[in-house]
Amino acid sequence: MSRNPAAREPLPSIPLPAVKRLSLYLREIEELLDHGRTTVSSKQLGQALSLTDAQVRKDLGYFGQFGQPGIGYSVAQLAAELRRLLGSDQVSNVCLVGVGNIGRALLDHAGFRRKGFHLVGAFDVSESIVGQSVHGVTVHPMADLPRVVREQAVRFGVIAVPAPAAQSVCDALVRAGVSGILNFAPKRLQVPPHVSINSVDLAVQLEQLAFQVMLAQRG
Amino acid sequence: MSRNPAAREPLPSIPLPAVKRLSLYLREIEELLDHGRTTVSSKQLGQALSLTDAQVRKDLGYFGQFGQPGIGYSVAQLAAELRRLLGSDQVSNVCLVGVGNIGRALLDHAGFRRKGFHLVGAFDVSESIVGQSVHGVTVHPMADLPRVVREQAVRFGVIAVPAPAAQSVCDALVRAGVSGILNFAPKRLQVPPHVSINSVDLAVQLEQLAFQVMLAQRG
DNA sequence: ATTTGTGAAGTGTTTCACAGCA
DNA sequence: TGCTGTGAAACACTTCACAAAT
Repeated sequence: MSRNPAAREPLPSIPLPAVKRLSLYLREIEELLDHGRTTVSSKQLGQALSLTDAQVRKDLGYFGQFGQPGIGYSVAQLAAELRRLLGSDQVSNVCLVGVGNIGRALLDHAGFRRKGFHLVGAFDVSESIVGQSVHGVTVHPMADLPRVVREQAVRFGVIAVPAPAAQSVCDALVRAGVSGILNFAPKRLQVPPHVSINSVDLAVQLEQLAFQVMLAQRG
Repeated sequence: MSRNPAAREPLPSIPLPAVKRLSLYLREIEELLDHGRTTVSSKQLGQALSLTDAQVRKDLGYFGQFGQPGIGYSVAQLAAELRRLLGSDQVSNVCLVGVGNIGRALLDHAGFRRKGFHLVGAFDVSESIVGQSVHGVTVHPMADLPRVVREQAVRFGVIAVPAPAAQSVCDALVRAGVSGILNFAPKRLQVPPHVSINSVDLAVQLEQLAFQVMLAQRG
């Protein structure tokens, strides 16, 4: 039924920007859900996210037909569909490498748990911190990484170490068998094709903001 | 001279993705500079950033003609040009609102200072932390925001408060007169057109990574 | 009347391919 | 030869606009 080319989900290659917006739709939908809203139109969703209504319909259309003409989208149904698509309806185990300032903040970040990520272990090279429990998570020596990843079925690794150490930590996570890496070190990392990576450079974010301001004022 | 359409910089509207890559070019170039490299080709730069050589040349071409045929780009010259373009050759003052886990990490983040950002003040609603000095930065009550922004010529505000408080903090920063806002709260913020904004949702980053992994494994 | 879902059109970005220079 | 700078072509993404559904 319908003109889906295959039984399983997203064969017709979906624009990457659309994929990235999916999380933002879910974030907005969950807020509507908390506020007791039952339906929402593409126009309203678009306004909340600074997108056009057509964009919202196209994006959601890549993943299924969730709306009702004349009515809009059911908030509850859309929340469920997006959670299923994004996998946040099931818990994934995550480990952290680097228990410095950023690492510590991430260990206590409520948003991770809310989205189905469970931080099951932290790692650091500093002997003075190994063995401690930070925000309820035990800090292991780096040598334990393979064992913990195996025993706890860790799917994702978060890198929060200084730039010079980042690539070797990345390699260690890949060898240990994680499927994805979230990198906060200010360094481009090389990973094999079967591992996905997402990098966030905090200072670059500020720099890009400053440049946007400059363009807005001069340009 | 040359075919620049005007005396001042970037009139011919530059693709936003190109603008965002500029910081990444600078990060890479600075590493080459540290390693003593004197020249680099578009191909080499591209490989380091997972871009094509043509992309690198196009991007840099939007801002000037920095290369030499047959040779490549002078690392030192390109570093200087990029720093000038991005404004990291001059210091900008920044303030932080929200001294929780993430806020604390940002106050001690070396990357900001290195890129010419100077954190001159922090703000929080919690009376127990106001008046303290965290990583060398004084924590003020929210009421002092307008005065500090004015007296210290603060250009950028960083938001690291819980989502429900984010919009009102954002409004306060705009009223105080900042030009740009970097938002870490998991919430879409509305700003007037003369203010630029850049948002980073840490949990969304992990969620997007998880989705990429899923697409790579199924799709 | 309102709103979805979606081909077609329009816009934006990347890649190609090559002239020109070192 | 090796490499840049850049129009032209290719590709990707967004917006338009309207038939179909309620």
